[in-house]
Amino acid sequence: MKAKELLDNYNLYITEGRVNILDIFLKSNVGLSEKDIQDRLSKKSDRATIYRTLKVFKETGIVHPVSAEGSATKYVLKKEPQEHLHFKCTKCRNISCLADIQISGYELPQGYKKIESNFLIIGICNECNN
Amino acid sequence: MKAKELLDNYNLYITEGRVNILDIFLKSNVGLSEKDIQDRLSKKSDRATIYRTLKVFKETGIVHPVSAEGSATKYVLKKEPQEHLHFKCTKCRNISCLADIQISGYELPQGYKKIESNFLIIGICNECNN
DNA sequence: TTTACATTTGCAACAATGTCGCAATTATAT
DNA sequence: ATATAATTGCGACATTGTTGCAAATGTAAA
Repeated sequence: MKAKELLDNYNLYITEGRVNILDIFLKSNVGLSEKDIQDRLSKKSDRATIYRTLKVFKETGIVHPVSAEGSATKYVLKKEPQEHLHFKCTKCRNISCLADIQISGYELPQGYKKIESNFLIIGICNECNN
Repeated sequence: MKAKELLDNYNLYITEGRVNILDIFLKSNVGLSEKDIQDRLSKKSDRATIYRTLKVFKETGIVHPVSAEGSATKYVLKKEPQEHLHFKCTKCRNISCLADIQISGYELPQGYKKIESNFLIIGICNECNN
């Protein structure tokens, strides 16, 4: 039910495709690209549709993009609005949210205005580290 | 002379193309993509060559990539090894280094190991802000 | 400075990703 | 149940990433 509610909250048409994709996000704890989603969809859908769904989700703020060097843009469900870290593992290549880690104490130079941020740490994640 | 010295220091073949590209980086204070470089090259060169040059520069550590949502990967000369911010302006679309701003005071969860980081702030830069 | 060898370049191709118009299909509000 | 608004699937094409290979160029050694 969660997915439908969410779509409704964001005033989006509730379609089978969107529900399925949102369900995948709700179950995943790593960032997903268009292809990642296609792979996890039991009922395949069109590339352009996934692309546009992701675009809509991004524009409404359901997810946010985490651009990662070396692969297609990944998206994660937007959690708290606070600034937090994303972690990309060089072994398993997953990108995840380190939502509990916050960044603080920096100030932009005169004249700069922040709209949003994207902090990415690249390294070995706890699961691959051993 | 700077460019040749640099290439030499990194033990790379000193070719006209590499010197020209490195010169462009040395003169630029914003991140550059393959296309950005092509545009600034007085003597055009092959896309694949620029691509591979960028790859070599990245591998040797002369530059580092700053992946930016919505455009091709941009590269900036690698400065100090310290962690610092990159700023992407939504108006002029330039990406630049805020080398004097450092990030500190965060700790990764147990088991995570950092290799490198990529901190990007998106907003309006000082030149577009008025 | 010429030769022999190592590397890089340009070209051609192709894969992956991003993007859009349009007609057919599906959701919503009435 | 219908009219209307929005989404989907398809086809196409643009951009970016990537590689093999032969020709051209850089380097080191003679």
